[in-house]
Amino acid sequence: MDGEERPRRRRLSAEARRELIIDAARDVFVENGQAGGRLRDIAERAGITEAYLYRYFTSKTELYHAAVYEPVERIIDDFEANIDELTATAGMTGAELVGRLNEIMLEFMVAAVPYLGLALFSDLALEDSFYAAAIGPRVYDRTRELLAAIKGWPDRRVDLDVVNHAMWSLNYGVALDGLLRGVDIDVHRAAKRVTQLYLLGIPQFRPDARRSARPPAAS
Amino acid sequence: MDGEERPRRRRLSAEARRELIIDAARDVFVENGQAGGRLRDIAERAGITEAYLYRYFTSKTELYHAAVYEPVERIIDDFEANIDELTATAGMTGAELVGRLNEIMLEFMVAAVPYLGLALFSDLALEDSFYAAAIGPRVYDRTRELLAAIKGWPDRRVDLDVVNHAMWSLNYGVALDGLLRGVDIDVHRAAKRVTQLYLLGIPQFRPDARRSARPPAAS
DNA sequence: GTCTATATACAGATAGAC
DNA sequence: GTCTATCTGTATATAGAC
Repeated sequence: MDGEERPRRRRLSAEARRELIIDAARDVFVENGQAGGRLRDIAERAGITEAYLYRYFTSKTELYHAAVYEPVERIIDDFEANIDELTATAGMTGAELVGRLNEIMLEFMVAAVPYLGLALFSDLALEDSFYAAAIGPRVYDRTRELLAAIKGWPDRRVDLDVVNHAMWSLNYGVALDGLLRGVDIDVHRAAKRVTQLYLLGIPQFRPDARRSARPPAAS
Repeated sequence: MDGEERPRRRRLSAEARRELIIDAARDVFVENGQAGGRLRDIAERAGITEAYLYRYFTSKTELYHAAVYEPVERIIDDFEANIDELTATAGMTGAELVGRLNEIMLEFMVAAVPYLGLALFSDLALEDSFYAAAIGPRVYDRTRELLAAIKGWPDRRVDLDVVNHAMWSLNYGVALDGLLRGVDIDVHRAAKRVTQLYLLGIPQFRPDARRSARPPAAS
C-alpha cells in the first residue's frame, strides 16, 4: 500500500527560493508573533523542509529580521523620501499640499499595517525597542512639521497635534479596515475621500434636531 | 558559601492569588501572544512557581481564557449595555447624542486597546475567530445603527459608513496613543475634544493660501 | 538543491514532599 | 498554600546522504 510519489520540490534559484521563504515567514510571524511563529509552518508554507531553511538563514532570529524588520525599515525609508520630496516642492496650495500629504500617509499605512500589530504591541518592541522609538520621530513628527508649515491652516482653534493625530488615526483606520476585510485599497482614491473629510469636516454638523424629528428640508 | 534565604512567598488567599496570576498572564500574553507567552514568565511575574499555576488553572489555554478572552467579553458587554441605554434614552438633541455616543466609544476603546493587538492581528482570531466575528456585529454595527437614527445628520454628502469608521478610528487613535505613551486617559475630557473635532470639522478648511504666504487675517 | 535522521534545548504539565 | 523534581512533548538546529 504505497508507491505514493512524494511531491518532489521544483528546483528553484536561490533568489526565488529566498523570496518564497521570506513571504511565508512574514505571514507566519505576522499572524503568530516572533515567538509564536513556528519554523515548521514557515517551511510548510514555503514548500520545503525545516532543515532546508538553514541553507538560507542561519537562525530563526535572522529569518525574522529579513522577513519583518527589514521590510518595515524599507517602508519607513520610502515614507521619509516622499516627505522629503514634498517638503522640497514649492508653489502648491495648502489644499494640494494636504491632499498629497494625506496620500503619502495612507500609502505608508497600507504598506505598514500588516506589520503594525507586531510593531506596536509586541515583538518588534522587544528587539531593542527600535520601532517604538522610530515610528514617533521618523513618521509621526515628520507630518507634524509639515502641517505646521502650512500657512493659515489649521484654524487656530484646533491644536496641531490633534490634527496630526486625527489624520494618522483616520488613515490607520482605512488601512486596517482593508487588511481585515482582505481587500486591496486604491490608495489614490481612498486618500481623496479621506482628504474630503477634512475639507468638508464631518460637516454641516448642527444637529439641533430632536431624535425623532423629521430631517430638515435640504438646504 | 550559602545560607541565602530563598524569599519564601507570602501566603495569600486563593482569590488574591488568582487575581495576581491573571494580571501577570494578561501582561505576558498581550506582549507576546498566546503561543509566545511563557508560563515561566507569568509565574515569575506573579511571584510563584510554574507548577503552582496549575493549582489555579488546569492548562495554559484555560489561563489564557481567563486572562484575555473573558475580560474582552466583559468589555464588549459593558459597551453593549451603554449603547442599549443610550438607545432607550429619549429627548436628546443630536449633538448631545453624538457627544454621549462618542464618549461610550472612547470608553470602550480605552478598555479594549490593550487587548486589541491580539484581537485584530493574531491569537484571538485563532480561537474560532470569535473576535473577528464579534467586533463587527457587536461593536461596529451598533454605532452605525445609532448614527443612522440621528435625523438630519450627517450631511447626506457624507457616507454613514465613512463617519462611523472615522469616529472609531479617531477614538482608537486616542486610546492607542495613551497606551503607547503610558498615560491614563481622562475619557470624559478626551471624548469632548474628539466630539468638538466633529462639530468644528478640522474646520474652516479653505487652504487656498500658498505655502509661503502669510496667514490670512483672522476672520 | 533538497532531503532524512538526529541531537539539543526548552516549554507545558504532573507527582509528590513540605 | 507552595515548592522541587521530573516526565513528555515539541521546537530549533546540525550532520550528512542523495
